[in-house]
Amino acid sequence: MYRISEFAEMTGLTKETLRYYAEVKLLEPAFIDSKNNYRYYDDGSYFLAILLIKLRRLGFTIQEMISVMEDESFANLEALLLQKRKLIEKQIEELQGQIDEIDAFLDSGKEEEL
Amino acid sequence: MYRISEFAEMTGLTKETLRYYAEVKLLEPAFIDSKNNYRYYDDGSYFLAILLIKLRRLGFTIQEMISVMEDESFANLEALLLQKRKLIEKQIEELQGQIDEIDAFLDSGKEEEL
DNA sequence: ATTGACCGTGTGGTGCACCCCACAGTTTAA
DNA sequence: TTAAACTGTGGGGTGCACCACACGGTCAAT
Repeated sequence: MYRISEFAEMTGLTKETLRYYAEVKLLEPAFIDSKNNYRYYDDGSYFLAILLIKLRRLGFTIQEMISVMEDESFANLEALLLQKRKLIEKQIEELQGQIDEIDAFLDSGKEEEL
Repeated sequence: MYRISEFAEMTGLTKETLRYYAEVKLLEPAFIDSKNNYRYYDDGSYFLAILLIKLRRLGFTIQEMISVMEDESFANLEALLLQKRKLIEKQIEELQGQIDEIDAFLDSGKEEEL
C-alpha cells in the first residue's frame, strides 16, 4: 500500500492528477482509510496507472479511458483501440481538408488579388 | 452602416460572436456611437468578416486570426497561411504517431497477454 | 406617449484535463 | 513532545471560442 505521494512518484502522475482521476472514477485508490480519508494505492493500481499513461499517450481522452476501465477484464480493449484509431483517422482527414483549403486559397490568391 | 443584428444576419456570425470579436479586438466595429455604445459595422467590416469566416474554416485560432488582422495590407497573409499549413502538418504527424503507437500496442497484444 | 424591438454591460456557464492554494487535521521521526 | 512533512477538502483558475441570461437603457413606429 502506497500513499499518494509515493504513488505519484512511482507513476509520474502528480498528486493532483491522482486526486482528479479518483474524483472522476478513472483510477480509484485500492483503499481509503475512513479515519482520515487517506488514499492508498497498491500494485494493482500501479498496473492500471501504467496502462492509463500509455492510453493517454495514445490520445485517449478521460472519457475514453473510463470506458476502457469499466471493462475490468479488458476484453474490449482491442475494440476500443480500433475505435480510437478510426477517430484519429477522422481527425487527420479533417486536418487534411484544412490543408487542401489553404492550398486552394493560396492558389486563388495568385491569380486575383484577394 | 449596419447595426449589430443586421450585420450578424449578413455575415452569419451571431451577435455574441461579434461582441466577442470586438472585445478581443479581432473585428472592431467601424464606428461606436458614444451616446449609447451601439456598434456600427460597414462594408469594410463585411469584407473582413468574410475573411475571418474563411480563416476559421481553415482552422485558424482567434490568436492566429488576430495576427492576420494586425497586418492591414494582408501582405503577410500568404506567409501566415503557409505557417498555419505547417502547424497543421505537425498536428497530422502527431496524430499519425498516435496511430502508429496504437498499432504497435495492438501487435504487442497479440503475442503476450497485456 | 407608449409599445415592442433593439442595444449595451456584466456575469456565469460550457468541456477538457488538470494545477494551485489556503486551511486544517494527521502522521512520523527526533 | 514537538515540529516537519504529509494528507484531505473546497474553491478558484487556466485556455479556447463562444452561448445565454438578466437588467436596464434606447430607438422606431404608431
